[in-house]
Amino acid sequence: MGVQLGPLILKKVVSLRDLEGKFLAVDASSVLHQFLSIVRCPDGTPLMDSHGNITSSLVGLFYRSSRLIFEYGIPMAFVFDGKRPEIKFSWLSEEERKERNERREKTVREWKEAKARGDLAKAFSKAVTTGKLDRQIVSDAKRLLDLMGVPFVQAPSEAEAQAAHMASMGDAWASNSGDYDSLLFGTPRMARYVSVAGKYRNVWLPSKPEIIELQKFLKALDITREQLIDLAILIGTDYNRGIKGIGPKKALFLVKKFGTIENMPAPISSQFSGSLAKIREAFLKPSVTDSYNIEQGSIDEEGIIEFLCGERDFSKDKVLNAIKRIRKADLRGQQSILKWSNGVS
DNA sequence: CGATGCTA
DNA sequence: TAGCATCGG
Repeated sequence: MGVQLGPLILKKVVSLRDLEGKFLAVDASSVLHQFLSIVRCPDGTPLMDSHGNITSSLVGLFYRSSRLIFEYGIPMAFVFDGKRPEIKFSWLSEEERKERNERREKTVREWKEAKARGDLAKAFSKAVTTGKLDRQIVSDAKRLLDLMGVPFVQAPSEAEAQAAHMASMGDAWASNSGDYDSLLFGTPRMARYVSVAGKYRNVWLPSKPEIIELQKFLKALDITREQLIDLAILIGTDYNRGIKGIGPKKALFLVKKFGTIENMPAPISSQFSGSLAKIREAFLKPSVTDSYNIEQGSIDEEGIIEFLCGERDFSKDKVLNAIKRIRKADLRGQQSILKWSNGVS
């Protein structure tokens, strides 16, 4: 989900080459979800091994992270979600939860129906929203990262909060997620669209990563981080229901005019009935840890082949090819990682 | 999404 | 070999 700050965002479009040596703390679920939705057969079926384990996310993770880390020299650590904060989606009514479940089941039915009558385009478009990250997908991803020597961090709670913390501590140059929530968690800098290629108007072009700097963004809007959080609360976040009829533009106007939600006219300020402190705290003081290791380890080539080809039915030719590319680029990658750890970036 | 194959 | 099509698991 995530907060809808799109129309207000101040971003800088860069190229992958500009990210060389810049350590990224990556929100793993954001990345895995993306692969799970898009890497599918034309009829919308996800890629699977012969035992029915979903491999869409593994395919994406393997080819993308190996290229970004070793060929583009962008060091990264993947951050995994821990315990869901109690407040997250706690504001949804039973009825709304039921509606959400029913809508999801309906989409699955529509996918199956479209598939059955051979309407591939419809089937694919329905399928993309049905993916769910289960235990198996997450543990497979962690296992692959381990084999690639790519560090991962287990967040105590929200991965985005942990990634933001790592960037605040200076251990990462930026956090990387698709959601703007990272800004609410106080990441000083975030990157979006860090991929090898992207589709624009049906054609594939080299990806255009976007960088958002929190301080510049706040300065452009002329508000504080606390006000940005109030602005988000008005629009709606994972931690609270937004106010009907208030979008990014109106929310910005209100925050600038009244400063805080408490100072806004009663029809607005009364909507939150004493829950404001908790919502704000969830963004301002999220549960994070300082014990993490973000050293790039060594690559277990045999292990990768045994896992991907032996257990998950990947083609050996393709995996060997990727490993060959990694080997060729490894020196450059190691230099970039060294460059980061020496503080040159 | 990213890799590879096919075509001109 | 660039540009488009389609596999992949």
